[in-house]
Amino acid sequence: MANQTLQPSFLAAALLAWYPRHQRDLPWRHTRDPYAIWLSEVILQQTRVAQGLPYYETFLAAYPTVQALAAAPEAEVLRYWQGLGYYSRARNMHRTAQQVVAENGGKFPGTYAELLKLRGIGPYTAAAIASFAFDEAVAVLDGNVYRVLARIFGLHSDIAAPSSRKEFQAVADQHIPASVPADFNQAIMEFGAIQCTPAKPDCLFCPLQASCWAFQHGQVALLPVKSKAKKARTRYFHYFVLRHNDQVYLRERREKDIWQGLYDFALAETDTPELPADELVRHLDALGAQFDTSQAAEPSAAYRHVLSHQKLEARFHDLPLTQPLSATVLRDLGLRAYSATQVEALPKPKLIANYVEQNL
DNA sequence: AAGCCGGGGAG
DNA sequence: CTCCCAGGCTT
Repeated sequence: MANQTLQPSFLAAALLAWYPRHQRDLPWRHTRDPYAIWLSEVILQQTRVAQGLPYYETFLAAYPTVQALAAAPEAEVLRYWQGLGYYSRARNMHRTAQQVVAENGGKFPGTYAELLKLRGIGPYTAAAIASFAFDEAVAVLDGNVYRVLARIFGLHSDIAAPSSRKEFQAVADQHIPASVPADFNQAIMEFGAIQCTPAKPDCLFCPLQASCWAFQHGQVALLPVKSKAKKARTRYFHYFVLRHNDQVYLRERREKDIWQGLYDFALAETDTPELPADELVRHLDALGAQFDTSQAAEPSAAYRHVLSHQKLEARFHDLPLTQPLSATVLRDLGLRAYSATQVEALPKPKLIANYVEQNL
């Protein structure tokens, strides 16, 4: 089934010839600083270049060195990450920066094996840093590489199955030239991103057309094989935007759930779209507070927010208080009062940031 | 091995 | 709508 005729040097030669003529000019391609490369690779995990680029610039300006990142408060790091998603990436980077500074004087590990031990650095990121910063000949394996290899060599293993990694890694490692591992890794990913795209790949002008198993067998659209993800469940959020004078109450999300370390409002969750009236009353009674009924409004229209694995439908109850909440209620609900300026500085999920921007 | 973790863009 | 994205951690 697999293409046995293609010599290792052929793939590398074709990609290395293609790369200089098609590569995009991206800032992390002008540095050998492992810290900057690390940042770019973590940002670009599951994130498109166009979306991640401004974050890279801003983050690097705020924290130019691993020491600067290590010294920053976590909430501030998360605020810079706000809107990028997968916030554990930022928390892990922050912790790893502190570890590298504390244990190694801020000097980054220089090998794939050592990099792999760090929190938040898996096989892909370790290979990327090791090859781009240290010229180690270890092949990167990301979504682009899976797709290119599956098509060129006719590999039909399910790329969503963890067991397929060995097979693809072996093929990639077989073709990466020891002389220019960084260029090969950059080239094959860029080739996947620009030429050998998921939909409508540019096979007509592809330098590997004659050697491509999928093209020769008319199966480009069928490869790579990838099993489908489970359908996302729907959750219904009912937010209580508790306000007193110019302050509003928020809390840090500490539970084992989405958005760890980010801030939102007091929250009730249901399995149905509407919050039953008696439940609303019960929640409000628990606050032991007086509300300004002259300003009390109906809950907002639904804000829909889609994550990769959950669909959220949120409604916001704007609740002006006549008195501050009691210390007991604040402690029980984990709430704190913030000014508008302070709210802006808190790291918030995109859903909350959108609401705040439009309503506060 | 399966589930969990964001958000945006393309078609 | 569906699918994809320069993945990694936890269970």
